[in-house]
Amino acid sequence: MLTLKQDHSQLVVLSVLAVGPSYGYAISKDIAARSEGHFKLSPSGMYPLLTKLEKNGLVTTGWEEVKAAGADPDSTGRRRKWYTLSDKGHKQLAKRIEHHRQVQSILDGFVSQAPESELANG
Amino acid sequence: MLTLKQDHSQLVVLSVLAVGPSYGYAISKDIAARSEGHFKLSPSGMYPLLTKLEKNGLVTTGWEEVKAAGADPDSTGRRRKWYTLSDKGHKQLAKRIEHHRQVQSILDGFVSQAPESELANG
DNA sequence: TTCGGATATATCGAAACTGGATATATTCTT
DNA sequence: AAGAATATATCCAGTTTCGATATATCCGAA
Repeated sequence: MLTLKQDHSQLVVLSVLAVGPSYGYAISKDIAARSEGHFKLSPSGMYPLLTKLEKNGLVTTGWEEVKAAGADPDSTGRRRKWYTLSDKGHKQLAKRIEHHRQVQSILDGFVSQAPESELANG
Repeated sequence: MLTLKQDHSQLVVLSVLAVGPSYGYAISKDIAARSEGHFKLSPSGMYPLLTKLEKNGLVTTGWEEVKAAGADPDSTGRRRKWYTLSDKGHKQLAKRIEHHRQVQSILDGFVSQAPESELANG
C-alpha cells in the first residue's frame, strides 16, 4: 500500500473526474481498482479534498436520492453526491499534469545520478 | 520556480549526498544549479530536513572550521557542518527511489487516461 | 577601510495538511 | 436477523510547510 500525498491525491481525483462525473465512494473504489490496490484514499482524505475542489470551483455538485426498490416513499433514502469537473477544473488539471511532468523530469535527473539508481530496479 | 514537497526534498538531498559528502549551503546551491533554477530548497526547508536525516541515522555529521588566511587565531571562524550518507542512508535512498518509481508509474496510469493528458505537452 | 553581498547555520510560528478513529444511516446478502 | 457493503462526513493530535527572522563570518570593490 502506497500512501498518496494530497498533491497526488488531487491529481488522481481530478484525473478520475476528467473521464466522467462520479461520487466519493465510487472514486475511492475506482482509485483502488485502477491502481491494483496500491493507492488508497480514505474517507478522511477524500471528503475534505472534494469539498475543497468544490469550494475552488473545480467541480460542480448535485445530490441524487438513491431509493431502494419498494422503499418507504417518505424515507430520506441514501444520498449520493455527484461531482462533475468544471471548465476551470479541466484547465487546472491540464496545468497540474504539465507541472507534474516537469517536476518528474527534473527529479529524475537527480535520482539517476545517484549510485542507488541502478539497484532500485528490482 | 517549482516548489518541492518534503518527500521530494528528501529524495533530492539524499541523491545529492549519494554522490559525496556535502554541507547545507552547498547542497542548496547544488540543487538550484542541477535543476537549472527550477528547484529551490531554502534554509528553513534545508536545516530541519538535515537535522531529521541525522536524527534518523541516515547521515553522519562533522564540523569543519573554515578559517580565512591570516585570520585571528582566536576567532571561532565560520563553521561548516558536513553531512555524509551512512549505510542506512544508502539503503534508505535505494528504497525511496524504488518507491518513487512505483508511485510514478501508477500515477502515470491515471494521468494518461485523462483527456487533458494530450494538451499538457506544450 | 569600510560597506555590501555572498557564505553559512539555525529557529520561530501561523497556517495547512495528514490520517486513523469515529459517527451516522442505508442497502444488500445470506 | 445479522452482518457486510454502501455512502457521506467530522474530529483531532501530530506533522509539515515556508516566509520571516536571527546571527555571524568571509570576500571583493570602491
